[in-house]
Amino acid sequence: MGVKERREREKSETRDKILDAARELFVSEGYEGVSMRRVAEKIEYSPTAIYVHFADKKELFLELCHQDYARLAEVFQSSVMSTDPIERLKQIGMIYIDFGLRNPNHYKFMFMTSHPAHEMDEEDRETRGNPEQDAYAFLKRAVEQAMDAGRFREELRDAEVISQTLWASVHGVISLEIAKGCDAWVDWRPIKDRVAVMMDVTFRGLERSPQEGQ
Amino acid sequence: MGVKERREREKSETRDKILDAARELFVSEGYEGVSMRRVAEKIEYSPTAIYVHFADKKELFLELCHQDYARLAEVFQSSVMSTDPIERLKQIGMIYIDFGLRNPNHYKFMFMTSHPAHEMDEEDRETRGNPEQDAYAFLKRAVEQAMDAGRFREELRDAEVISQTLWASVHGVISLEIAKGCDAWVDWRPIKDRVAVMMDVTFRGLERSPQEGQ
DNA sequence: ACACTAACTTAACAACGTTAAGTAAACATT
DNA sequence: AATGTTTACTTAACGTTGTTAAGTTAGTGT
Repeated sequence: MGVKERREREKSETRDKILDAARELFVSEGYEGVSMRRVAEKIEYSPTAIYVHFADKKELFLELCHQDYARLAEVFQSSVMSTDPIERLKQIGMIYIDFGLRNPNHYKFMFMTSHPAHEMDEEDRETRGNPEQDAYAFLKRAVEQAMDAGRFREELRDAEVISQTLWASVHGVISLEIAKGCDAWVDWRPIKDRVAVMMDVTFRGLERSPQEGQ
Repeated sequence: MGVKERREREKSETRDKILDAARELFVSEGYEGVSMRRVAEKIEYSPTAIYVHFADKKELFLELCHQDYARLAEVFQSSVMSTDPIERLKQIGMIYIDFGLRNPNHYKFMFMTSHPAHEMDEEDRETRGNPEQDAYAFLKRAVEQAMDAGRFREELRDAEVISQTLWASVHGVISLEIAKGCDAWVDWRPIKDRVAVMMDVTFRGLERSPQEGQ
């Protein structure tokens, strides 16, 4: 038949146009700053045309962030080169920080806002836990490798809680910077310094000290 | 004269009524969930009456958070009892975490959202840096005490960057919990555990180890 | 030739933050 | 005592928002 396929392709093309327009606005204006009407205007469609492709505003921007989340995992995959497991974790941390500081609006929407009642579809179930598509899973695997290599203190036996602590460390620095970095109330040290100290402190707190045998 | 004073008192009474109504709604619905009209309805005034007392929605809720920020400093002041500087810091951390988890909507608005262009008025300038009213200043003073007592590693010489790192640690755990704690994507460990590990890791990373002389 | 599907438009709804204009009562001034 | 001024508040309205209901219109299947 082929005609059905063409129609589907055409539909997903306008879907992509919507996503691209939304992304561009979103990057500079953030979620609250972008209206459905402006997205529509940008691609010269009527505002309601978007609702053919996405249930509502949230779903549209959630799709955007879903893409970024997968891209982050890809960057992990392709950039984390070191064979030393602790070095790998540090690289993951730095890439994550770089992502957050470069894409503050995406970061805000992805990790600083709740999106309740987003039940998982089939695609999600495939993605989840897969280190190639799921950035958290990538982190967790690296934590497990470091743990297997006996690099963490003995008491720290749960890869999940270590991953979540590492995540919280970098997230703490980034999200404070994004939300309050321009606030003159606090005499902020340069973000680079805060990142460096946080990384140093966290890994010192996690790692088995050299003299302890494994 | 006295009449001027009475009028001022009356005005600040309705101002407080507005603040109380706003607080109650805000606690359960969050910033985006509360409208000026609902606040007005609650105190049986017209929506525009609020604008006599506050410039806009943001200023109203900023005032609310300003109150909470001062209250947090008071709780620090009255509850942090330990004489050991590291213990004091740990207590500060726990109180802060408790505050965030108990008041997620206030926490979101205070520390997970930007409020740009809020220039400081006279009252702000009094408050800032005063440990009795400024929670960050309280933290920083405790950090300085621990530093003076030689409790941190030698390399860590800047009280500001240590304060900011400590803040980021607890903020990381709390804000991830608030934003993503209900997200089934991650197999979250109990928040109590995550807090405990974060505190443990951070202080281990910061403290001078016992055998090192001061 | 005719019915159907589905992507898209037009028009409209209710709710939002906010402003302009008016009211009415308390106060100050002559 | 009469007049003007201040001020806390109301009514009405504006422009914008996300979203829905009701068309329209073109291409497809029969």
